Amino acid sequence: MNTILDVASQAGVSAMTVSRYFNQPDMLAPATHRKVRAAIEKLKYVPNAAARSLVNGCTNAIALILSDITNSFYTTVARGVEDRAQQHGYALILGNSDESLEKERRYLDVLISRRVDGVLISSAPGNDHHLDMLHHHGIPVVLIDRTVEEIDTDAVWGDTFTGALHLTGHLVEQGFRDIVLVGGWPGVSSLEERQAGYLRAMKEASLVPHVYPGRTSRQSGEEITEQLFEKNLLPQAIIAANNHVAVGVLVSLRRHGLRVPEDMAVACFDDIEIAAQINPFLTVVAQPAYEMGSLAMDLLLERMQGFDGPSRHCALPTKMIVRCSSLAPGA
Amino acid sequence: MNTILDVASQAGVSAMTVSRYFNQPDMLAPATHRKVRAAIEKLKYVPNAAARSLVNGCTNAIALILSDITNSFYTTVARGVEDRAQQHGYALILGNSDESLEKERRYLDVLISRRVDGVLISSAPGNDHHLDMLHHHGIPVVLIDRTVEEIDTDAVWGDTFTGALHLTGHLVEQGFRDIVLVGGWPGVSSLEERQAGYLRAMKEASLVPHVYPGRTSRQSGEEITEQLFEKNLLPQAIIAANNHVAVGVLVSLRRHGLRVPEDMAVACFDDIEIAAQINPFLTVVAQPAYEMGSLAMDLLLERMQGFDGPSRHCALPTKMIVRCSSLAPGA
DNA sequence: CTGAAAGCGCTAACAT
DNA sequence: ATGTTAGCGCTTTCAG
Repeated sequence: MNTILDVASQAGVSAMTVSRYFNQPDMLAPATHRKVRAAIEKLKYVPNAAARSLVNGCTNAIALILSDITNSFYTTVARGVEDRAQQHGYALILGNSDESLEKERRYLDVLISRRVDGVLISSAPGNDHHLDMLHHHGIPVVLIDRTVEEIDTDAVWGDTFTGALHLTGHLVEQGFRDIVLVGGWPGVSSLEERQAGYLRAMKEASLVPHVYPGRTSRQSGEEITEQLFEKNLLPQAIIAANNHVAVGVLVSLRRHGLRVPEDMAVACFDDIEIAAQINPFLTVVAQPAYEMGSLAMDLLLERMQGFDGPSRHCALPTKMIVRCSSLAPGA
Repeated sequence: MNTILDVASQAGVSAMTVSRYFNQPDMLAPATHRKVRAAIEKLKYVPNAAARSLVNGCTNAIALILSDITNSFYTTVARGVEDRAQQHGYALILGNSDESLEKERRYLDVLISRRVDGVLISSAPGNDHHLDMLHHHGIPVVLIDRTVEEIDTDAVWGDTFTGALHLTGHLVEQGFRDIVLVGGWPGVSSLEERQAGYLRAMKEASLVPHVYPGRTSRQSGEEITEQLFEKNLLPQAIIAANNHVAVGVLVSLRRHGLRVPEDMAVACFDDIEIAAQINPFLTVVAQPAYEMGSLAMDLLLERMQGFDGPSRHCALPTKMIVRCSSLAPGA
């Protein structure tokens, strides 16, 4: 592997001149520039980023930690982040934490070791103060989708509280009275907000709320719905805490031969765009996932460029998309 | 930011002893071990990976370049890669190339500069010989999903040729005679294979094939289908080159009021699992995406560990999943 | 078992 | 406009 010295001697100049070719090209005499250029091409030289970051203290790398890239919501967030990162010359390191604080902590350790310039994270429930480590090492952080108790830093999330208000209101309008919330996990701020919005709306409609907490997985949605069947607690409408939970609910309902929305109304948070394109069926509160990613990256960029103001909190507006699954049987 | 020297002086030992604490802990006397440990914790010291890689020549980072993480097929591939990478202590750098050779080339440059230990790539159509750069710099590469002409290296892909044979055969069995292939992009090996399988099956059935090439996007599928309407070339069955194309086809058909499969049969390559769970509708040839990712990572790991044998080519079996969209009207 | 010296590849700061 | 020196934080090598 060629080094800057190889290029220097090949071009008959000093290492500094080669370094300047990359960093301050205007400083070189045209003839020198050409000589260096020729040497670089001949040797196919590419500067070593590790050596560079060792001296200038930044790595031009950022990291995105989320629970599971496989959830289309996070996929889109990731795309928003990556596009912006790429535009600004940052490499993106990706990590799936699977809602495990333990895994998340291990990742953060690696990221600190790599001295990434910034971190975007949708943190697992609970607060270990493991995020403090980033702060201690001077690595800026932007929270995505979820805030974390006691952690005051930049954050971007979807205003699902309002979304929950609208969604619950919509179901009430459709004439449903027994509306339940499935999934929703204590400690995850975004889910707690959905729950709060649901509770508020139910109260305002003078209806009795029922929350069945669980993980945000398809499996969890399925299990909870199965239990509703077992315990004979089937409501008129189910709000799923996220898209995957909704899928589990639908799978369970289908297994029992219930039709949606004829026999049961269903709606959820987070759109599943591709499914909606194939068949506009599921009513959802959609979040602007791509914008969430790119905005979070923008906030991070500002921090990495030295912005030192108070932390910023951006609640992005959500959008309720009414499709078939939530309509009143008679509609 | 504390360095190894800070820890050393804090612990009253030399830097080498601290280094050994991390790299050859058994070599330290128990008492020394404890002293170092205390110093590290007190200072919250985390070794600098850049400095380390500068001397030992490896970064413990690998990269995954694919066209668009937003396609659920690639998302799942990425998850397979990341899980395996994580298990082996490698950080994963992610890049979306959007089928642009230019963007891909820029990424590779960055990766070479970062001296990643290996690259997994689903390369854009065309061969710039830009992949040669990786080889020149001694960075092992594993191709995912697509092979590249003239590039002889490890590769993992889905056997969609056989998949196309089966899928076309299935449609023929259902009684369709006018079956067309929509999408499929010259230069993308995986799509060429699908086309080859389709052509072979049509020939064997003594049917006349029709291929309408295009990009592998929803938009492309939509446009091509619109043209079929305009030119009055509507067939009895449409095979879409991938999942996104299929979505475009379905959108277009719906716009024109055609029902699937009553008025038109549709099938495609690559499953859309979440949509299938909501409503098992679309007949597909599914590829083992997660395994593709983890297997590719395994091959890469072997290379990074020094394996120097001839290049390995793994064609993973695909699975046809017959759902409603491809059934004969009378069925 | 522990330490000192040298160097990985690059650039900031100071010459010339 | 270009070169020299020193050092970024760590580990390899060789001594002790």
